[in-house]
Amino acid sequence: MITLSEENYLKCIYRLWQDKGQKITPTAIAESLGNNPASVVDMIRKLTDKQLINYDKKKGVELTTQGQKDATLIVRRHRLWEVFLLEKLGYHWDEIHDIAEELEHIKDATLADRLDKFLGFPEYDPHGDPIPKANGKMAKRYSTTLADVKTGGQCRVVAVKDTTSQFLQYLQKLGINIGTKIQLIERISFDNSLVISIDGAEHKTVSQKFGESLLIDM
Amino acid sequence: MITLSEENYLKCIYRLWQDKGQKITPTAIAESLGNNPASVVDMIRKLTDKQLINYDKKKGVELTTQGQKDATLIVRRHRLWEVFLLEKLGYHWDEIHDIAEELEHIKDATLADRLDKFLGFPEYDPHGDPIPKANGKMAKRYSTTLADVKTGGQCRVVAVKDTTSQFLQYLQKLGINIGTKIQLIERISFDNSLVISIDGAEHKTVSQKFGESLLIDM
DNA sequence: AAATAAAATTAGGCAAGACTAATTTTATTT
DNA sequence: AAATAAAATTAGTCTTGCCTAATTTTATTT
Ligand SMILES: [Mn+2]
Ligand SMILES: [Mn+2]
Ligand SMILES: [Mn+2]
Ligand SMILES: [Mn+2]
Repeated sequence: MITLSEENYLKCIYRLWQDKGQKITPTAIAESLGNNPASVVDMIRKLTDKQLINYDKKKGVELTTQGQKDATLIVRRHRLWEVFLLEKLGYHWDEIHDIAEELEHIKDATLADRLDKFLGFPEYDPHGDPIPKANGKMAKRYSTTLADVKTGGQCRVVAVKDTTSQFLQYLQKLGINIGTKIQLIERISFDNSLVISIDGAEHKTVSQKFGESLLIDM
Repeated sequence: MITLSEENYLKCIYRLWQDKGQKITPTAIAESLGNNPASVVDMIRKLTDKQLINYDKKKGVELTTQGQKDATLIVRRHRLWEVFLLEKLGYHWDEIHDIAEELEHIKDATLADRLDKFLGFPEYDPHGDPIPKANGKMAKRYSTTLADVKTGGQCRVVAVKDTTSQFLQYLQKLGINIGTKIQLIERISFDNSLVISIDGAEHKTVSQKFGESLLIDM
């Protein structure tokens, strides 16, 4: 049996792996979860014993085939619950992440599949992240951010990389949603701030960090 | 903050209180949860410190006003989730209890109320137990069992007192659901077995324990 | 009332999952 | 290459929630 904490670590490792494709270190995991590196080292031992990860000083942490499967299923449950909370219960997109963070740990052989069917087999969650299918496959993940757009370029928001309520509420305030069209008017060379036009409206300036948190399709 | 274990104890105490109205002892709690009495004594201390229960050698365990409120909310969540699992996800009534046992611990200020609304404010859960309203009030709880019916009497199943899948699957096999009409043909004085007719069909014999597990309305 | 049985409690222990502080290893500068 | 900084690891501690075994208290028989 895999515990709640183990599941959270697994999901975290999975995300780091997808996000960066880089070496996954204890420090990176600790930072991402807000835990102490010493605790991470403990958990690395546990997950290694359970054959869900491999750890090598040189290569860092890697998911085993089983670890990948388990992680994918947790992500599937998380994103399906997010769709449920938004579409069926009427939550806003900045409220659902934390609740899904708990719901994702409910274990039942058929729950995810039933929920998937009930929701009409959605491809993406409310933040634009692809929902893994029962077989582990999933739709395209976008990786280009608003910060990658060249000056003058036009793009469409397809996902958010940051799901904190601070960021999502800021987007709300700016009138940005999945699907919103944005034009990059100017890049301020001093600090890479971005001057943008949202749905053709008047110009607004946002930070580089902001730009790197919005995934777009050109 | 109240932990998952504390919530389970609280709900257990609440059920014992409703079921019997009798003195609630550490042994009774231990039995009901399948835990050791020593563990129960530990938890009694914790819940007392948090002012959710009072414990007196003479009177046994009693819920404080806050304890009652908390317990009622947990029960509310449990029963609402059961309705969801059955009606929206298509589970059978013998599969939902264990999943709801986990879902009931998801904490969010508005979740229960949103779920309630989404489900159309159901009065009873799939086992015939009344669902506490947001204000703590709830519909009538039935207390007469099939074992209380007098010979020759006709009654209607309104709830099950036992929600184990063994019992529920047995009911399924016998064709008994909430709403099913049962006539008590004969009571075997040797062991209080009951000869019954289900929806007017041929006679079947069931045990006293069975009779005491079915709540009915005359 | 004594003897016995049952229930409650205490004492001590264990595993999970976190922490801090100290140490060791590895990487980066100078 | 040595010095320094950063990262990883170890050692030891804490809380929660459970356990077993021993003891004490309470209830039931004889
Ligand atoms: Mn989680
Ligand atoms: Mn999401
Ligand atoms: Mn529970
Ligand atoms: Mn129920």
